[in-house]
Amino acid sequence: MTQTVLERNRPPTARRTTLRDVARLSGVSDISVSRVMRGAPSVSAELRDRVMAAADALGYTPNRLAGALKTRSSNLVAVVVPSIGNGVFPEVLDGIESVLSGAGLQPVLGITQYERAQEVRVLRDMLAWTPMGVIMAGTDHDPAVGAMIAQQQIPVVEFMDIDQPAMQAAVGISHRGAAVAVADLLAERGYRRPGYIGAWGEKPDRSRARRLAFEQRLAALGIPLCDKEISPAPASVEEGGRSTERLLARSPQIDAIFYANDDQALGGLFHCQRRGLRAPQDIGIIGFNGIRMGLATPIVLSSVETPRYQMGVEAARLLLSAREAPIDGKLVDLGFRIRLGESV
Amino acid sequence: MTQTVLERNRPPTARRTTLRDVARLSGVSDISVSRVMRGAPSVSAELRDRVMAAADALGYTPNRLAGALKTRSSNLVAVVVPSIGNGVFPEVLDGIESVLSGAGLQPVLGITQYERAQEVRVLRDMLAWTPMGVIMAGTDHDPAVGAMIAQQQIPVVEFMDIDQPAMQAAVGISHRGAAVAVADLLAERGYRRPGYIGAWGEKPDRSRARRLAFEQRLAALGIPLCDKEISPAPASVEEGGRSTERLLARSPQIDAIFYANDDQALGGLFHCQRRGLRAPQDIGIIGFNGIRMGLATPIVLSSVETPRYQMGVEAARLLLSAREAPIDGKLVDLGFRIRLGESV
DNA sequence: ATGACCGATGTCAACGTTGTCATGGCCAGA
DNA sequence: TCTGGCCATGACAACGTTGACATCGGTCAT
Repeated sequence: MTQTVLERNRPPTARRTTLRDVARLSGVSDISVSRVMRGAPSVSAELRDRVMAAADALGYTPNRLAGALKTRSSNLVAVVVPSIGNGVFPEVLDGIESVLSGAGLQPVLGITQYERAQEVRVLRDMLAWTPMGVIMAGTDHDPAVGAMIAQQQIPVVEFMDIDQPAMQAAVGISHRGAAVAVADLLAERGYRRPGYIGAWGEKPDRSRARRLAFEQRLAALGIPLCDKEISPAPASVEEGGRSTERLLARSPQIDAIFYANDDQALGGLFHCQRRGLRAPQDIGIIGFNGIRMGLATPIVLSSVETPRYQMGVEAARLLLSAREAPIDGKLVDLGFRIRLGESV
Repeated sequence: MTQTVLERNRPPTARRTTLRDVARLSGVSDISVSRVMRGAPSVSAELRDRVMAAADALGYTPNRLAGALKTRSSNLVAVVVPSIGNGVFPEVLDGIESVLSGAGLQPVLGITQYERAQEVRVLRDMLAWTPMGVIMAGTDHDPAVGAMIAQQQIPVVEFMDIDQPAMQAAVGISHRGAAVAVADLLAERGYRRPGYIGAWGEKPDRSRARRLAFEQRLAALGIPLCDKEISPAPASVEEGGRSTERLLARSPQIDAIFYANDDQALGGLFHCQRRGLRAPQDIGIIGFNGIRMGLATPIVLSSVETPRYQMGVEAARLLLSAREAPIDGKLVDLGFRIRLGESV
């Protein structure tokens, strides 16, 4: 599909120094060099030193392409996320990376832009490198995704959401649970005309699931959702302000808003401040994710704190554990925490 | 006893379907399958269809390990950044990724935590995969970095800073130029007792260079820097607030602060608001990077807007262009823009 | 008609490494 | 002294793919 037609970067002129060069220089066999470089057992100290000296002299770097091809295993891990420019994923990635690099694994990055087709394409390209595993966001994928991964018989860990069934294992929180908690909180605080604001056209299925759970709980509590505003644009502070303006223009009676994320919520909070609407008295504002920025604002943003870094850490750990025992069916609920803040 | 200590991911039991399997099923030679899969020319439509059918039937995915080994070239690009959890790099990465994926290239991610030793380690691991090129942040590296890259004879693009000489090519802005512009602005606005706040222990050399240029320009303008506060911690809104508190406690006469980044600047702005200090009257606040959040705050944050996404895009493009012509000596100045905002 | 040429397809070896098995020396226990 | 076993090292082939070159019809300008 995304075949690169005859990519030739440069004429393969200069041959890189190989294991054989090191072997010749140090007067040992290829395999001995291989053993030394890998730190394999059964190598005498004398031979090791000799080989190391030669390797250093030549500036030798093993070619993992060849090694991985022969052993049929690599230290590559495919990491697939919807976006990276803003939002939660950089923090998750940070957690993933810290664990992987500690274990000598290399993350290869794929970005889907919340497009299922793109996800399939990206994953196909990555699987061609025979990664030892896959870590991907969300649990809602094209059927082809599962098929491709099954073909390779490698472990997959999905992160974000644990409400939906996972291919093998998942790490995250219950988005539905969080929505219920927020609905309860708003009701308890006396809000009776709640609204909702989302973004990205609700492409991440979990955000839709979360909103639906929110609506359902509100209905059950007898205070149905007044109105909602789902922007097709990516989530951002500015968009949050604009969405809030639109929502309140349409339904001025709204007395509280649950946002799909904190960027939008802060945009909403700032928008209200500019309009002279006081939170929490005139309007309650609660976001999702619990970004640190919200703790420092003059009015501390109420939000659902999600363990993003930790999610990355646990996802990577779970993947690593698959080397010892199968992970099928494992579900790690990291839990969320409602940050009461001052805006609700 | 006969167990090797070598960590093995999984017993290489199941052989993945290879090009040969496809060849057998479709009754053609290996090389023909190879040609079809790569979209190489000189293949009849009839043969192509037959092969594709077989490939689909078997769920065949080419093994790039083998391909790259044979051709001595890969579509991997090593991307090395200091951090990813917060700050500017996710946005740069986003730009890089968008261009690379459009060109069929795969980014492999390495994170250095602002540690030179870590940078060397990370890069070594990545080079073992024979990437077609390297994109890395900053121009200040361990000598080993240059040596390793020279060994492989692959292109490198450094991004962020164009004040320092690059290994081959660089994309970014002049941090010193930005510092001078800020000093001039503060002077022009009548601030006479400026302070400075930084983070990360000034590990990124460019931030130190920027501060030094700032101090130098101020001195030349006859309004020397009053005081500075460099936190060893990573930059964050909270840390920005704390640093501001410390700085002002120590030097209450300060009437303007230049921050090393917007997260800290926003923290400072919020801190001052809580303390009843009005910006820009009581204190001028100006950040660096121009994050969007600063545009939405009740008091629009003054800042130096840096083209982060664009920087990633241009860095990746420059790397791609190296396939056609050498990039040595190329320097792309993307320029900055002072956002006047309301806090200065 | 004819040789040059081109397109379609195939054969073979090699990319750089490592798994497997073989070899020879050495030592402990019988 | 002999034997079995372990250790250090080596020879060889194979991982899955593709570049180089060969082959075989057929086309075309002469």
